[in-house]
Amino acid sequence: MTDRDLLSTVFAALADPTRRAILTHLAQGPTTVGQIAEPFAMSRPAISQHLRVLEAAGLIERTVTAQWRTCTLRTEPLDEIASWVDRHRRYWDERFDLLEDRLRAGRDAPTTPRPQEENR
Amino acid sequence: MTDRDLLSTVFAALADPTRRAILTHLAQGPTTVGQIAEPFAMSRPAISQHLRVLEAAGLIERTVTAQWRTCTLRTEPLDEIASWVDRHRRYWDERFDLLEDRLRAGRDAPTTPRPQEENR
DNA sequence: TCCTTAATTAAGGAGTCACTTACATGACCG
DNA sequence: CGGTCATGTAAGTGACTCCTTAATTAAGGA
Repeated sequence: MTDRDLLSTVFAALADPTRRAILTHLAQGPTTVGQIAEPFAMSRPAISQHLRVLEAAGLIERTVTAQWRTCTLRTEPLDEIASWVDRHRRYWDERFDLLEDRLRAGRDAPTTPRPQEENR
Repeated sequence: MTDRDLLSTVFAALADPTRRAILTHLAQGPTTVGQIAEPFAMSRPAISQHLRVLEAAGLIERTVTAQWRTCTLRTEPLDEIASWVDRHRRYWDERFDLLEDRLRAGRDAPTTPRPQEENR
């Protein structure tokens, strides 16, 4: 999918260990592409492409100073990720409380499938 | 990459809107594959494959009851995601405090690249 | 002006991903 | 036992990902 929603783009950007390592490095402060590339056994263009993915996801910002491109971490997308994840962890807890309530009320467990509601 | 680390696998699993929708649905309680598939304009095998990805990432668990496969949400991988994300949000805050300290101390901003340290 | 440094763009290849249709498995039900 | 329901497996396809090398842009210094 070339034209993805923001959340998918950010998750996909974070799904690569090289890109996560770049972000970890960047968390210590803005640096140039050369300094980012140094620890990796990978060509510069490869790093450039990773940076483009990170930029497209809004996870970094690039500013041009003479021939150097300074990359700076942006955390807003991480907030969105955290929000989605927390929301789903909470849903589960609520569900679990609900299940406990029902068990306490003596109804049968909702884990049993109700197949007749299918296929409509 | 066929043999990925856990974090990459989970992020990749979450990078698809269909799979996130499945998890959202599953947050309301365990259900069968048929019920999961119902809202999607997509073939059953496609859903099966998404479920396999989610299972490989540890985000769901499948139990067999007669001819029904009941899928249950597992939140442990979400905890790992949240941990990584929070760690990086915090790093940034610390970095920012550091930057402010330096600015207050009158040194020049560390945003300026130091290219001579490159290329060793 | 020429060379070096910093980085990007271009083009291509191997592998993976997200689907599809067709077929297989396996449980229940008349 | 045969049919149907719930799901999975197989095989194929187009698009995308991650990397490569080669060429390009663009700034600064001798």
